[in-house]
Amino acid sequence: MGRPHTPLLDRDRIADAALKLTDRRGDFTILDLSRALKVTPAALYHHVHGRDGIIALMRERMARTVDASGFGQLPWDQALRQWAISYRDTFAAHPGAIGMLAAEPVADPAVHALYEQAATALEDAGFPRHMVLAVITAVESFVLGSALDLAAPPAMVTGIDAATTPRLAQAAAAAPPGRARADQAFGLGLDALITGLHHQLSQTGDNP
Amino acid sequence: MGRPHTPLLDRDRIADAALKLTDRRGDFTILDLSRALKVTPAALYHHVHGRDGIIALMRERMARTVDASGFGQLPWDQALRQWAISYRDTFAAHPGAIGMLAAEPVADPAVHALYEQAATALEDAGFPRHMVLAVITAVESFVLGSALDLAAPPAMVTGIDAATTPRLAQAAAAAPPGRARADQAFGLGLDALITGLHHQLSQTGDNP
DNA sequence: ACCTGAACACCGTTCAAGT
DNA sequence: ACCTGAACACCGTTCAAGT
Repeated sequence: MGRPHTPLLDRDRIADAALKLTDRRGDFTILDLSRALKVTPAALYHHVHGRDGIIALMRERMARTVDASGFGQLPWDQALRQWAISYRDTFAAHPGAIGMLAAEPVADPAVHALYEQAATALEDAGFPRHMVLAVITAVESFVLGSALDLAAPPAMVTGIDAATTPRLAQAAAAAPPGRARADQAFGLGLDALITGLHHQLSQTGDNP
Repeated sequence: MGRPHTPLLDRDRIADAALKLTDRRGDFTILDLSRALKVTPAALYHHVHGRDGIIALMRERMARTVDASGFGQLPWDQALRQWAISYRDTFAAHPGAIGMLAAEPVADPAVHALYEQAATALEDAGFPRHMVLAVITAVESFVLGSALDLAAPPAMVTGIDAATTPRLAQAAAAAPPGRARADQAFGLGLDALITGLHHQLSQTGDNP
């Protein structure tokens, strides 16, 4: 009882346990979390700003695993591609958590630093200044949407009735199975998006 | 007390009120909803499968406002574009509800019918059968991600420190303000995506 | 069939007390 | 500073009773 000689909790342990719980059930409860950490629910509130604070912590933790090292080192399109793939991979590693984490953006200094690098790379590549944010946003939107698709495939691919929707049924039969379906859609979309961005860049006319 | 002569509730009224509440607060409570409908919380359960059932109802209702009439009438790229824009507009009309609704797909016969038309149009346009689902999914993912961007703009655009991230600050200053920022990103991304899909179609070599 | 009133299990959060 | 035990307000859901 009372304060322990060595602290039982810290923010990292809390975020870890919450992520693990959410991976399994798609959600987490303060009570379950406290049980997993062998602690009273009230103990958590000495380290974290409530349940929302824990979710924010999970987001920050995941954001830090995204590889954005390509910006400034690789050509803009390769860097953008690498970032998008790593971004989605991060979500793919925690499918159960996607629904809870994807809906809101991360607020983290490290994320701002990443955007700085990305903005610099895109402007240096010749994208006009007023388009830079839009390019980054478009790619990020596609990544987030693809993460949702990974977590909860659309009605399109489940419960198809071959009698009423034969062409859809054929298309579904021809598509790769399981996880490969989402991977194919992401790869195809990312290719298209970057090809299209290339095209737009070549039309602005002020690239070096 | 007891059963009223004329029913006080129906599924449409419930979905409407829930959508209105969620628009305002980003969420809704069974108690608040029952108050808005001037009914006891328990009354709702005679019409709807709990809170999740109400959310599903909201999704179906919104899905029905999406205009997919272009498939089979317009060229595939124009139809796809019209669908994507209408899809996003539907979310844009209920910004507060996006976070709650976008995370999971709609399960509705009408949605299957739409996919049937889209799959038919894309295959007829020359897309190989195994790619059809991926094309639709890629566009849908982009729309869903763009809806999230509409509801909760990324850290990129809020709380930028010009001292530590000057290029990002410049890019943000050059971007359109408010809602126009999200619109620009969506438009740019949709253009790029469709340009890229055109490119991929021309490379498959079996288009008519 | 459709509503009310009362009850239930569960949830996140607060706070005094203890070391 | 960091944890426990107890308490609190709130939530979704169930169900017998009433017409």
